[in-house]
Amino acid sequence: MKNNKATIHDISRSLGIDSSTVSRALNGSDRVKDKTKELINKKAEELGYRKNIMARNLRMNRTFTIGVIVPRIDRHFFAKLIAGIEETAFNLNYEVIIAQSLDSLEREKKLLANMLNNRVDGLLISTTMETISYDHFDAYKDENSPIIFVDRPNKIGYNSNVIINDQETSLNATQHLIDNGYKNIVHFAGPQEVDLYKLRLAGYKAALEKNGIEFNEDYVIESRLMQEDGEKMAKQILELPNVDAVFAANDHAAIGAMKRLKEQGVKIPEDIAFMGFSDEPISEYIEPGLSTVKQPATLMGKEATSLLIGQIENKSGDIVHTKILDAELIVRNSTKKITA
Amino acid sequence: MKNNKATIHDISRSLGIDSSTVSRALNGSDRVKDKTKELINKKAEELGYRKNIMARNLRMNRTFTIGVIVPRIDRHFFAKLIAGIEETAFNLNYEVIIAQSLDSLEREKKLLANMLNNRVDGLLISTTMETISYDHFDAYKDENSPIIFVDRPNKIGYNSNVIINDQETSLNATQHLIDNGYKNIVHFAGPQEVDLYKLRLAGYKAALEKNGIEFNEDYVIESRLMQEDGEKMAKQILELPNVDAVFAANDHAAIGAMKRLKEQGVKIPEDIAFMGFSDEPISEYIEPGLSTVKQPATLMGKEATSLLIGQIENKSGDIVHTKILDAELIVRNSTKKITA
DNA sequence: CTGTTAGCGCTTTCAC
DNA sequence: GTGAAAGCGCTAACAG
Repeated sequence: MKNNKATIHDISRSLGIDSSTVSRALNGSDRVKDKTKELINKKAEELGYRKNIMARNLRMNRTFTIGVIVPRIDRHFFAKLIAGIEETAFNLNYEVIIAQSLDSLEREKKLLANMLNNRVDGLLISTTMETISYDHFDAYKDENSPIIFVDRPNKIGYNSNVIINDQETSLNATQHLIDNGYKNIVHFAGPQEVDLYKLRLAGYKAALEKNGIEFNEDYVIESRLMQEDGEKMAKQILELPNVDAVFAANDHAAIGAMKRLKEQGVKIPEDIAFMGFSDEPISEYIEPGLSTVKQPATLMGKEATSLLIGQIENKSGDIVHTKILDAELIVRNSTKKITA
Repeated sequence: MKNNKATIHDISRSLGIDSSTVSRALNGSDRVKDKTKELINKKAEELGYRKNIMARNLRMNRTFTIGVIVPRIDRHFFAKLIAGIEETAFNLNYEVIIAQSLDSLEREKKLLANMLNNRVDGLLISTTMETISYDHFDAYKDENSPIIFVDRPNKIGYNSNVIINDQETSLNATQHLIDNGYKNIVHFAGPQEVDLYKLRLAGYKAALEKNGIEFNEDYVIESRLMQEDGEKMAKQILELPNVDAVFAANDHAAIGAMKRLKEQGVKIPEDIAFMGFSDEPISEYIEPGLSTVKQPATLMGKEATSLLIGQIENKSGDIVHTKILDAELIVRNSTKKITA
């Protein structure tokens, strides 16, 4: 049991060199003679010295740690996102501490306070769907700790966003259906309080307009994006006349709807073409007829992280910056693979 | 810009109460008069005081943080595992810092050093498949920081393991095939350097023996668990006479094999029954004929975390402890759902 | 119940 | 190129 208590002072003492010099040497300062450095490094190794990060943190008032808050770690999109975050953070020598809000606003607030307490150098967050107001982020204005909203953007003034181009992507996806001869396209919409679902609806509308197809309000079915919602939606579709395609803003409900339709003997995709935003890999398998719009989750994580660390490390100037990435349109039963 | 610099000394000064008392009050010590506490708490709020965790960490020589190292965060099993870890850690007021080894031993070593440097109070790790020797964990012997191996157990003396009962589970799974009339069962084995795959093979053998079925070496096909391996395996199966079922130690190769077999016009599951360990949800969809053995990933995360924090918080006595959880046998095309 | 005192291990002026 | 000295903000004996 070495107890691993070697400090710079132990090195200092056993070498007769002041601890400040030891500190400098260990940090690679060029204000220390190479010979001395060598000596110090050797002794450090010999004593099994390991820098006490806690002391450094306190002294430097930084943690070299970024915080990440997502609704659920085990949702595929977020797992991918976090994988990207970790990779970039690792490369830039940052640690990442993660937490999940479980889609609860109350918990999000608590986690936010935790992160502040833990003095993370910056924060990446994907807010819950319950998060409509942003008062709880106000505390951040008083910190000099940057914050970036990923996937779920917002417009409070002091933060950055990393998102995909929802509207254009939706337009392209809908256009793809139209190009393939579909005209009566139902849109499975998400909750319209959430910006991104508003944009996806807007993209859908824009595509119709562009192609001279009349917009029909009845063809927009809004839901809370649960698989269970899909059942209801399936029923609604079957009651609508002439529906030949569906464009879904999210795959959860779409999967539910497809299951249900299948049970009712409606053949997919022969009868109805599906196209949807999709993060879970299962949707690629459950129904080959579902073409998908895929968010580049890992890339988003990487981009967000390097943006964040950039902001951390040069804390001057204008912080606000929104990064918009392209989503990928993956078309089934075809070799086409279009980038929006 | 409040700059948020309030310390206990600010509270102390503006109240004429010593900072040690302030500290005690803020920590809810019962050695402070309620009246004083109230005063202090009010003032703290007023000043926007937030405890400086870095100072506490340095002073207490603890971080209330656990480290997690997994091969890949975005592999479904690990995402689930981490979700469980985070939940329990949150409940017990610990932070969790994560890192992924990307299945590289070299990187695992680096991460391990990082974690030590960051003075995590304990560590949860699922080692890479390359991790055959455990020398790099030796540094831990000198710490008083517990370490728990999850899913990938090992036998070094100073650590705990949280695993499933691989052998018994494999026995049950194979038994299920036998019960359904299958006799010529191929085993897709994992790399036999890895303990758990050895155990799964052993379980398979045990089931055969128990049922008086002769073990046939040719029926064991070992692979590195890549989907690409599946192709090769598919070919091998087709060359074997009389194969009527497959029991796979891991779904990656199994999925590859099934795809391949399908392409060759071999109907599944009509012709060959599949059963496999499976962590990815896609396997539930890609082929309904694949019955699966499912590891309780989230539960494993929870159990491992509370075990770890237990060890952290009462650092005396015997640390070593192995927790064995039950896996679930999920049988397709049937309502049966057996717990191993 | 409250105050005094010391110090965790590092970084960082400021001298020389 | 190196040393002296101070201090980050907290907790924890120890006293009283």
